[in-house]
Amino acid sequence: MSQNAKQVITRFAPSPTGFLHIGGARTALFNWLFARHHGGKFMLRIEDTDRKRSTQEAIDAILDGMSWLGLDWDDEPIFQYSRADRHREVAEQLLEKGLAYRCYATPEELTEMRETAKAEGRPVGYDGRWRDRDPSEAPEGVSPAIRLKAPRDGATTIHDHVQGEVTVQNQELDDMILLRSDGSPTYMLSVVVDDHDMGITHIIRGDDHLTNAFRQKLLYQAMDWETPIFAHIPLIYGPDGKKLSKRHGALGVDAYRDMGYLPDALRNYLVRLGWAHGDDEIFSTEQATEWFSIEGINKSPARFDFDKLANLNGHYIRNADEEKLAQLIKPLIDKQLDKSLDDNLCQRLIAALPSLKERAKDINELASSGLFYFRESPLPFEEKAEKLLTDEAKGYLKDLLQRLSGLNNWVKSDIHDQIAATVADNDVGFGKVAKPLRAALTGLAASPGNIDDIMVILGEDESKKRLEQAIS
RNA sequence: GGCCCCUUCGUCUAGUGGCCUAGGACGCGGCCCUUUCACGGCUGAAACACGGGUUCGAGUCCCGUAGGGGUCACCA
Repeated sequence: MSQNAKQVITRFAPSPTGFLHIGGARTALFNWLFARHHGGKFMLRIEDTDRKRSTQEAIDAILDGMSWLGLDWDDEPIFQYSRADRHREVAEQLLEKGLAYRCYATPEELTEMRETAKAEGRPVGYDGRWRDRDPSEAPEGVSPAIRLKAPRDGATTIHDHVQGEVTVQNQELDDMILLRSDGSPTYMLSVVVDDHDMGITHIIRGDDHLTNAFRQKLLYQAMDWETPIFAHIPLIYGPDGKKLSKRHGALGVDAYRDMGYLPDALRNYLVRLGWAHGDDEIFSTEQATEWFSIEGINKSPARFDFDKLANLNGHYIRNADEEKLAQLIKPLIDKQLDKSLDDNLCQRLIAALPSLKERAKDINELASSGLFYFRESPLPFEEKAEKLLTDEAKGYLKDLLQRLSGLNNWVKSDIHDQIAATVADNDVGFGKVAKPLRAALTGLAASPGNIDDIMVILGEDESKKRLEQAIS
């Protein structure tokens, strides 16, 4: 456990400017796992201070995405914008303590400053021109921004639990803005104040925030607040090693749901991306919670691999409960067939699922693969299947149909015996009968399931009906 | 460009100075199972970026080089 007895509190702090993308989902997952591992709290903070880009739809999408992944948060979500007054209050305190100052530099001045600094190869930050000026020099009618008076020499080091000890010279850090000239707090200020007020003990976030951490640490120090533990995790890259693009999977988790991935599979995949527990590949959320540690997170970035996700998904589908799967795919089947499966067909679906789920890599595939069970005859035939129904084959099927009508019980063993008898009496290989039989029953040359199982699932009437139609 | 970070099979990774003839998983090849398609089992090819050190001994420690990434806003 940790050094002190303090309860672990983590947070996930998305900006509601879009869906919950896959990288954010992993960050949330790590925070969630860490909190649950320590029996602590996992909080949600919506960083909606960018009023123009924040939308209610995005908030809903993020909440939905997290719920779908099974990431439950403690307490009510905190909306950052609603805390602006408190942020301003902290800025004022800093001003009073002499640790912040008013800056009257104009935007034009600042860009010019950056350009010359860049041209001269110096750090491009703010040069501190209002840092020590007397307030009486303030120009008329210009409302100032408030900047932190950051230390100019020395160095700041972060003891990051993923990145290790990282040090940066303070001269690389400029006096960041706390309050804009319109009085609105900046992200840098809001984050620190909120994390402190929420009692966050561990900040686990993408390593694109690493450089922010130095500035934020300066703020914690200025306020004399305890700095939380940082853990900056590497971002996920695309299969080409470049930043994850939409084409490569930088999609919302809802897109993964629509692609037919199970939340368990995605969760399992996401944890293993950049984190490992020995050779374990497939594990439950309970195990992940038990095993998870920040120290186990790799420093190097990981690429997103759809093949591995698909493999994992196949595993979770095979192990999923049939009732649950049926619920997921019924709407998909209804849509594709443009009808609603009745009770009878729903029963058929449940019966078919054990063999269907052995083969599918995703939910959409699962639904499509079983479509033939529910189509109205006459079945649409694919070309390969059509070709299997030669006159010779039809003869075997006619023979089989006759034998089948003598059956008292429509059970697998008896059906199998009749197929075997047909094969034997006609003195042909098994495939000579089985292949056209499959084609007749499914309209396909290849389909999931043993042929006798398919007949049992289809039922006596439907099986015979399809056979008769194929023969004629 | 400045600063910071990263670098083990194609990909995700195990590995914390001798257990490494570098292990597992996905993907790929072969074989087996088989009533198609899958599942499954067995098996094969496949990596310590490069160059210097340190050490009796380096994938593991240090330095450099190369490549990759992040970040440098009155955005978050």
